[in-house]
Amino acid sequence: MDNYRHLFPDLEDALLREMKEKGHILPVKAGDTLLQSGQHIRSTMIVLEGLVKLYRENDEGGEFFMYHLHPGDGCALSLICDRTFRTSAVTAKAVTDAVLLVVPLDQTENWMRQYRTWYHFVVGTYRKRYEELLETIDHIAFQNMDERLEFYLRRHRQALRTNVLEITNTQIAQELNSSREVISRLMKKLAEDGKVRLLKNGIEILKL
Amino acid sequence: MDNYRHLFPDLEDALLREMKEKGHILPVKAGDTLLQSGQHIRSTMIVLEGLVKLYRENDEGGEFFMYHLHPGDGCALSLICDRTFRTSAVTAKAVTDAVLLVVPLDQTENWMRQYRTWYHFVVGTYRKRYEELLETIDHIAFQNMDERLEFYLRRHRQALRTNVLEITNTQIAQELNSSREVISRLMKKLAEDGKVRLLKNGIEILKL
DNA sequence: TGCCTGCCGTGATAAATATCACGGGATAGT
DNA sequence: ACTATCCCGTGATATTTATCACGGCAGGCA
Repeated sequence: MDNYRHLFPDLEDALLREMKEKGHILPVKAGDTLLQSGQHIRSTMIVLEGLVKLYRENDEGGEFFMYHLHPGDGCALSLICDRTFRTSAVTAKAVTDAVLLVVPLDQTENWMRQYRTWYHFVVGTYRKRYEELLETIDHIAFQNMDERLEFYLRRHRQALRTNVLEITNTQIAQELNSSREVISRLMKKLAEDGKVRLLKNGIEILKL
Repeated sequence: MDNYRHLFPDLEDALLREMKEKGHILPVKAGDTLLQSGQHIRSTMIVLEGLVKLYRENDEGGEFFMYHLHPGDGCALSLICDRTFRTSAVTAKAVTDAVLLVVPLDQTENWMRQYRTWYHFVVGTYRKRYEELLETIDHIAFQNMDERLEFYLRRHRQALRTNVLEITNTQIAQELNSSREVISRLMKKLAEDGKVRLLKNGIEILKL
């Protein structure tokens, strides 16, 4: 846990010791599914290393990217979701190999009363996720596919800290709940505008 | 405050007494704007009577309905939003005349550590709003206008507890970020299917 | 009465997106 | 070398939604 001190600059030392003591550390592989709503969840999860994505699924295999969790981010979902979800689901999946800190929920409830900094951490987590959902809503509600695609690319460049995304049009289409052909055509236009360059197995972002 | 005891069956008596003491009661008129993100918010707000709607706005006057707050509901937003919002905004507006309980934020922070039931109330509030946002996302991401319209009508019937909605197509179009003509045609189809009846100045919901 | 104003309905058309159908690489396995 | 698989690009077409243009109806008001 000590190696991760820098991820939580605002948390008290005593709390960090407890996190080390009461939580357990869980390494996961890229592609692993970490949680799915509809399950009953008894522990919360904080990302220590790697990148995790959250997305929404519906019955017909439709998919919809919501947001990423970075090291230091807690999962609002694991506090939030319970049996209420039915036909559709939220899924968390590791994008890269990752390391998680897993803490039982009754533990975190104690911290809430004991440590003011934990309270701020939780409220901050909720706020951030709520904002990201709002931003997502903005984009699907108000914007066309081309703008949404650009936003998607920017977001992913930021999350992965690289200008070269090794990702297929098919995947992008899934996460935006569109179709491969549409993405293909829009991507071509982005390339013509000099905003991206299409590589053999990926996309280089030039200026967005 | 005592008249509102039944709205908060899970809260401790001591907490309720404090709410009465520290909060103040604010009656508002139908149509009043209660908060707008982008403002700095120093107090939270709980609905005691009436109906409040939250919606998203963008620069070009676009609007997008998010969810309703009913008596007993707290406003997650007032805990969440701060200066970060720029170009777009979330607005809370009273649908009917309403009564609010307004509490300074530093007060609620104390309650969080002092009263376990307050903690549950807050977490529950977040969970509910988060779920409603997810549901909203589902609808815009996966469904066509006709289904979204039906959902809109169902939601409003529930919120207003009446089968007769006195609302114009123009308003609905705004809240769904569509256009009057589209709603008009879809509504005609709903009427043909016997799902609604079109009244002089409103809509009667028959079976949805 | 005549004139606004706001809402509605509807046809015609345009724009955005989805879907279908096809062929063409590249890669891995046999 | 042959085949299967996966991804890509692209034309043709369908569907969904938005936009434009028009006229009608009702209420308020000079």
